[in-house]
Amino acid sequence: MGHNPTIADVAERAGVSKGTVSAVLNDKSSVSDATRKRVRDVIKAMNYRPRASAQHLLQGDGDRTIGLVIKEDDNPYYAGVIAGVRRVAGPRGYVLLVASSEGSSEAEHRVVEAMAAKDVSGLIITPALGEEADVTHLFELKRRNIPFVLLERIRGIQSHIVDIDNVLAARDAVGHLIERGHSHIVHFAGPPYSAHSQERVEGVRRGFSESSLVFRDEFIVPTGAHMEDGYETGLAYFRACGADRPTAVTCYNDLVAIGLLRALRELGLRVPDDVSVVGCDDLPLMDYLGTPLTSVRIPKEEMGAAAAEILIRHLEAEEPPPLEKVTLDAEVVVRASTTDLASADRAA
Amino acid sequence: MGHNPTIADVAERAGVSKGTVSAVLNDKSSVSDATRKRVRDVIKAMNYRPRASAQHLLQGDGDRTIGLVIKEDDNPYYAGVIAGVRRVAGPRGYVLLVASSEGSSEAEHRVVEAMAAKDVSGLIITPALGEEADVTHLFELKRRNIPFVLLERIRGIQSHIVDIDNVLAARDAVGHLIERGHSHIVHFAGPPYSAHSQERVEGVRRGFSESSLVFRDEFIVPTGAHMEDGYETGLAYFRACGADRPTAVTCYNDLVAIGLLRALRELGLRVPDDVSVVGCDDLPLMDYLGTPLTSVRIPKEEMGAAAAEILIRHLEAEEPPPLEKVTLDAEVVVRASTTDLASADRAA
DNA sequence: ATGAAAGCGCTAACAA
DNA sequence: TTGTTAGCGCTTTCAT
Repeated sequence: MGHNPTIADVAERAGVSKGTVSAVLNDKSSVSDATRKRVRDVIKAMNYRPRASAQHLLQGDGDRTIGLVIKEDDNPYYAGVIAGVRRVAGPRGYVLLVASSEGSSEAEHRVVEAMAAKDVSGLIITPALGEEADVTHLFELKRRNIPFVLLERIRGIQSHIVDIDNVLAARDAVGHLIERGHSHIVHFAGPPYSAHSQERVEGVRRGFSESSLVFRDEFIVPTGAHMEDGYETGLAYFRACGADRPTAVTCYNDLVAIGLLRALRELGLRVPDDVSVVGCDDLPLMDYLGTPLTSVRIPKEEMGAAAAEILIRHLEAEEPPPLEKVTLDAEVVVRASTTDLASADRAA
Repeated sequence: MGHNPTIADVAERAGVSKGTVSAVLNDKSSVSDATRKRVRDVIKAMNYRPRASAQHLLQGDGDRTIGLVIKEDDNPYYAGVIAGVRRVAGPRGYVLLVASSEGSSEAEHRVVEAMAAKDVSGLIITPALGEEADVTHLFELKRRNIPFVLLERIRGIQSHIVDIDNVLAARDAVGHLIERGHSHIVHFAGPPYSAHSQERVEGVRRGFSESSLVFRDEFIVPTGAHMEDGYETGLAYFRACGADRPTAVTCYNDLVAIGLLRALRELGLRVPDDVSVVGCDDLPLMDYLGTPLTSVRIPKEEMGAAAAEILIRHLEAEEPPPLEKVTLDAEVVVRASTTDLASADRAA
């Protein structure tokens, strides 16, 4: 048969009424053992499964759910954000559902639609930057009056936003290096699907322009967001650059930095003696590495928490509250992977 | 007012019929601009939001969703499992929704209920071991005929299962050490909410019993599943043990091992010279550490993929297929964190 | 362009 | 114990 069996199909086949089947389904005591068994058998035989969406339509209120859309399952960065969301959403009785777009705008579209179809109360989204800037699903959410908070600024869409100042973050990273006497600095840039990535590149530019150093396009090395990316790009780059080797690298994120660290190690270059490395995100892991990594601290938990606060406030408001824009600050956390070139010279 | 506004409320307030409101909602062209505007205004004013569950009840078929319940958001182990699930579920048109129980049986209950209420097609669950062995939600799933696959064996419940042989895994880890001449080995054990944890302890026992060494209860050191746990326990343990220091530690998982590594580093103990360390899971990260970590490879992706295969097969079968039990193998991956005691002696 | 009515799959209230 | 009826919030004919 074509479609899935309904309660009516079961009722008919079992020779009882829909009401009786429903009673069986809900374990009511008012059904005779004989009927119950018969109905159960039919249910099993037909592989019948009640549609939760039709059951009572109970969800209307009893069901608080927040959908969170991230971009990479394997980046501990999101674990931080998730923890923040959970910290505020949990106590308020919201269940958290997470889905990843893996950086694909199209996948994001599907995932958001699915969550909307599932009737989540609201969404928190880290939007992927599509070539085609496909944000139709976001407009769809607005049309359907499903509240959402964005975790990255995206043009052409009005919404709640919680973001950090990536330009400043990257500028500070570069600034930190320049202060310590570095003049040959390159940036291992993130993936194109990330607004953060682009903003951080801009921040690097800014860092240069605020110093006496002159920026050159080659300082930006396209890399990615994963350890592998940092590793492979690192290997290739430092093999190729020969004598004209940079004294420092700022990375799109910590994962890339970890990859780069490995590449440098394998190439026999020492960190920070030969090359200083600074990451971004400040993952908990950073303190655990052999040479703890200097990184720009992104307030991941705070971001998640703030987003959840705003979303829930919106959800529970009688009328739609005004749009909120929150920008959190990043800050360089100095560890062992960056050295002061001046004092190093002095020492030598 | 008490309950959420319905389409009828909107219709009434706007002085039109439900049908018209519905038309506006769905952007039909058959509505006059004037009416449309009026309806839209009322919708906004009432903060009305259509219930997706009632809209067409369309989900019935068009909506393929797999819910995955994990136990720790911040453990890259699950990233592997997720990748495996996604690899097979994605191409088949299933959207993946992930939720974490954070090791709490009660939270797992809530999360599973929520997913069931959302009408996910099926579930893959890493069950938390509750004190009270609360598996009522799993029975609930069976009653409602919602297929699921377990990623950890759990007693008292019949279901599809994909698991690994943890006893063997831990035994091999210990065996590896014993082969290399270690005789004082301890195990940093995992959290009580994990069956894997208990099985691995059992495996350690087994490793001893298969050698000439005699096992003692103190060899099992309760630790946890996170880096912090490994770090703190490591610090405390190695500070306390004085001269009677173990030459090797097997860890519940890689995260714990990473924490332990840090502790040893801070205590001035060298790995593997002073202490050999072996982890478990074989996270991608292991290759990136300063001293790459010997670990027991758990086939994470394969587990996820196998679970997804079984689940989807069940979902798409006309009648319920027989229960499947898959057990995958683990295998020690030797890296730099374990040394051969015999040859070390020789060298000395 | 709009309204009235039927129907989606289910539960609940009431008879029988 | 069971069947019948109404109704949940929405969409979709079909008149008008």
